[in-house]
Amino acid sequence: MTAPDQQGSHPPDYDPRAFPPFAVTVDLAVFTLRADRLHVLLIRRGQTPYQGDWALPGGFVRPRESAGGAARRELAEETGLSEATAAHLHLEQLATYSEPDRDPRMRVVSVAYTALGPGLPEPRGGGDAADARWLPYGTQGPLAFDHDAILADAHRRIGAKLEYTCLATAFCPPVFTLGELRGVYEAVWGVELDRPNFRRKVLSTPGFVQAVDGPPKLTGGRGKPAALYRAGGATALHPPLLRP
Amino acid sequence: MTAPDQQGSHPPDYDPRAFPPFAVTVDLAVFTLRADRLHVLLIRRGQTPYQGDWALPGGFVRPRESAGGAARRELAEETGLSEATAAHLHLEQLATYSEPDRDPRMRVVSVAYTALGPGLPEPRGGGDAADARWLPYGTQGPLAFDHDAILADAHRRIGAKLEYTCLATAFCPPVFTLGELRGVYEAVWGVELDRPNFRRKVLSTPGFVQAVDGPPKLTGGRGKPAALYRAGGATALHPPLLRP
DNA sequence: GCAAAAGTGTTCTCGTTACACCCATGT
DNA sequence: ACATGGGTGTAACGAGAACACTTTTGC
Repeated sequence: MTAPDQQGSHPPDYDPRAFPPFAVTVDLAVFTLRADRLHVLLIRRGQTPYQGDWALPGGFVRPRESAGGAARRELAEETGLSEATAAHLHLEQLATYSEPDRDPRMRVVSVAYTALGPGLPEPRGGGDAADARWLPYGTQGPLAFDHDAILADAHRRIGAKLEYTCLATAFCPPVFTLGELRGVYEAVWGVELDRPNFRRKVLSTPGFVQAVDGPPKLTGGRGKPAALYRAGGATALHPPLLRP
Repeated sequence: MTAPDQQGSHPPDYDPRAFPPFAVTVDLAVFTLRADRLHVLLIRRGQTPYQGDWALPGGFVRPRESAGGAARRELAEETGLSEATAAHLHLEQLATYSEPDRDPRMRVVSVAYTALGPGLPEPRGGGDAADARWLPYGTQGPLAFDHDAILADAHRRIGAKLEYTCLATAFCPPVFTLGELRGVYEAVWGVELDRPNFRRKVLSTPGFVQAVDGPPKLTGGRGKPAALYRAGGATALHPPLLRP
């Protein structure tokens, strides 16, 4: 139940002091692809505890705001992206972290979110962070609080969802090539995929991608120009695209 | 970050009144199999709001307790099971629900958990609930608060995890037959599976189940006695066991 | 004997894999 | 010319689906 009635008896008019108060925050694991590598957005802490350490961006949930709303707001604030751009990023709830001593100052329960976007710009230190930067995933040292565990959970979740959902398109711009889409899988999974087979698999899954009608082509550097696609309407992959 | 430093400036010694206080609760979607049907544990509310309506069991997270700890404690209290029995139930975090008005009385953020167990006994109204009962999943009317959404999310999550994890064994007693295991899939998915193919699939997945050495056999009613198995060490299914 | 559930075998089909090969572009 | 990446073709393999059939129990 929600706000259960303690010990089965209390006055019908609720007393707000009868429950233990918590601070509720959101933490963001924001991923993007830069130069074919998976990057994470991290900020450097300006205050104790963990002063000078890297941490995930995040912030308090406001009194009249849902956790998801707070996550989207912080996403815009701390990445320095326009509200419009941040509104397009894929955002999904990861898990909630609530160990009593995860923050030495006070009791904080944090709802972690994962955000994905294509080639996001360098963050401008918009929020309270002393420094904000994209770091290649795996190169970051130990993070503040329990953020190492959160980040590892986020990466695991993304890798798993690539298998059985269309999540990969969230890493791509509105129009993309199959090579870019394959690059998402390769960067997140850290493996190489067979190009012809990947192509067939994607095209044979109804609704995964949708060919852009006017068949203009484009080059990623050199090589044959590639056909362009847009994300399809599907959300799940049946059958899944399993990791090698 | 965790407990971020608001607007980048405040005294180093933290003021606990500087953050908006929330109540944090856990809600439990507890599933079991009774007579080959999926059942959910529901309680009838004794107080307003939603007095007399069915709701998910749950309760407050205590000041020095993690959400997972609170979930396990409430599981034991509200199901009337012994602490030892409740400790064996599979418990995993589902998601966190935080819409500002989900509880009309106050601001409550609830971390929802899913619990699974084999043929659990009839609940004894151990906690604060006016009534607690197993209801066949799908037969319950509208629940209090946002519990319909939580329950639907829990069912969807379980159905999905059956595909690519060994979760089904959590619905079975320590030793079980392949017929019982198949019954889990059929009850949760609401479909019939081909017995021979199911058997081959399960036995060919290393670590899913483990034959009980002394080959005693047992009957589920009438029919040929079935071989017994125990849950294996594996946690993931590669390749997955996809829904028809 | 009959119903019911366990267990074995077989065939067909479809998806995946591992290649070889051609195409179009930049340097 | 050659390197690079896009795109097509194909044969072999393996997992899953569908279904027939035998075995062992209770009634």
